[in-house]
Amino acid sequence: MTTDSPVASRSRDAEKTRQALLESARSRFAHDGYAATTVRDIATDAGVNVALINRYFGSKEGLFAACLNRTVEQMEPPAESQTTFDQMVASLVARVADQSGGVKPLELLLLIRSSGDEKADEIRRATLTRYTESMAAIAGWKRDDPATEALLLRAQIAMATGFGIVLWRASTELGPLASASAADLSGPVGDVVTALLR
Amino acid sequence: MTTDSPVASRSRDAEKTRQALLESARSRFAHDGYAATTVRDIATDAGVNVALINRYFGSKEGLFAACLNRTVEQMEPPAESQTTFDQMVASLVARVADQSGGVKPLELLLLIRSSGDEKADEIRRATLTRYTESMAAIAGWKRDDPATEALLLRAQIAMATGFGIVLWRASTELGPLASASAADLSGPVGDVVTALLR
DNA sequence: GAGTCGTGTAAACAATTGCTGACTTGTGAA
DNA sequence: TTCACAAGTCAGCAATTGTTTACACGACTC
Repeated sequence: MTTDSPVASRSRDAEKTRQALLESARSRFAHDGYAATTVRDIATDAGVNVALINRYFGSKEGLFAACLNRTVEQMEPPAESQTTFDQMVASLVARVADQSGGVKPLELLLLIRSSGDEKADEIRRATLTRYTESMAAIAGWKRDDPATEALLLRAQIAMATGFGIVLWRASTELGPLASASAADLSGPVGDVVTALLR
Repeated sequence: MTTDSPVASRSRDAEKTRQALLESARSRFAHDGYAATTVRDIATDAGVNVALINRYFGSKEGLFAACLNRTVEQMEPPAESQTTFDQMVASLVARVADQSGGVKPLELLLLIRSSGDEKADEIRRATLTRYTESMAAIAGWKRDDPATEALLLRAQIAMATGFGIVLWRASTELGPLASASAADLSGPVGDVVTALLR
């Protein structure tokens, strides 16, 4: 039907179904949590058979790990040396308010809600550490410098604010926060990060 | 054995096992989430038989609702007319940092993480609305007054920060936030709430 | 002490879970 | 066209889930 791509839409395309599964899984895992999500739900969303999850990802945990990896890769923190404070604030707002291009805000929840799998938890911890240390560094934090120690705590609280907002928007429809646009959020969130780190 | 109370510790005390179940359930639900918690886990924690959950609470959902109710009752917001701004900030910090006496911080997560049950979700929404409106009112918010509209959004963000911090502390051991004391938190959180609402 | 009712236990139920094996079907090369 | 292998389907498994039923215990009244 569609003759757009050199490798046009085939009815059987392993890579395409792999991506479809990843997409459905990330959405389900982020929104409902790991335990509440069933592999049959994911397969149905993706429009494919359940057995393919085990074929392509080994297990439900393997699929979750793949989801987490994709999110982690897109969470590259702003480079400490060439990022201004205002850019960092804008970047955080963008991630929370669905204007970041890559990661959807919901996926951030993969980083903060435990799945029970220890290996995945380690990946999450490393990502959170890397990101918050970058934020703190932009604000002046130096590793092992007691004088700037408090900045790391404050960067983590800024991050926690982001998670809290995303969680609020994902699990309640309570306005105005649930329906706030990026423009609505940018002022208040900017105030928070500024109060914490400047 | 113990002869402390007029109604001393009986080996069979319905009210006591009810409370034990409630305690175990609140802890499990808050920490692991609704779906990841099994009734057998709860019963084992409480040291009683699984069947008693259904006898005393009807179902797993009924037990969850009972947990939620106990938390909701203890979430009475600060009275708008006789609470200063600083008292409100201190109250929020206390809830997050386990110095509130009543509700343990973890239990706050019952208010923000959906259980899938629509009736429980409605209770959660009502509680969140009541609490954030009280906070906003202390800061000057008036219902249906467009000039103060933004304060409600900002109160919700302040609340979200609290949830984010609790979630961070519950699902990672990442310091310094995970191991911060109430004294450590009070400064930064105070800054956040002030930046949002003053 | 006998009877009774509230409390607790044990075993099993049906449904759902993640997962597996044997199978069909489509696709592209020979 | 034929054929081989990847891609997808199907039915069923073992384990776990929430729940129920039938039974045993223990304390209290008479």
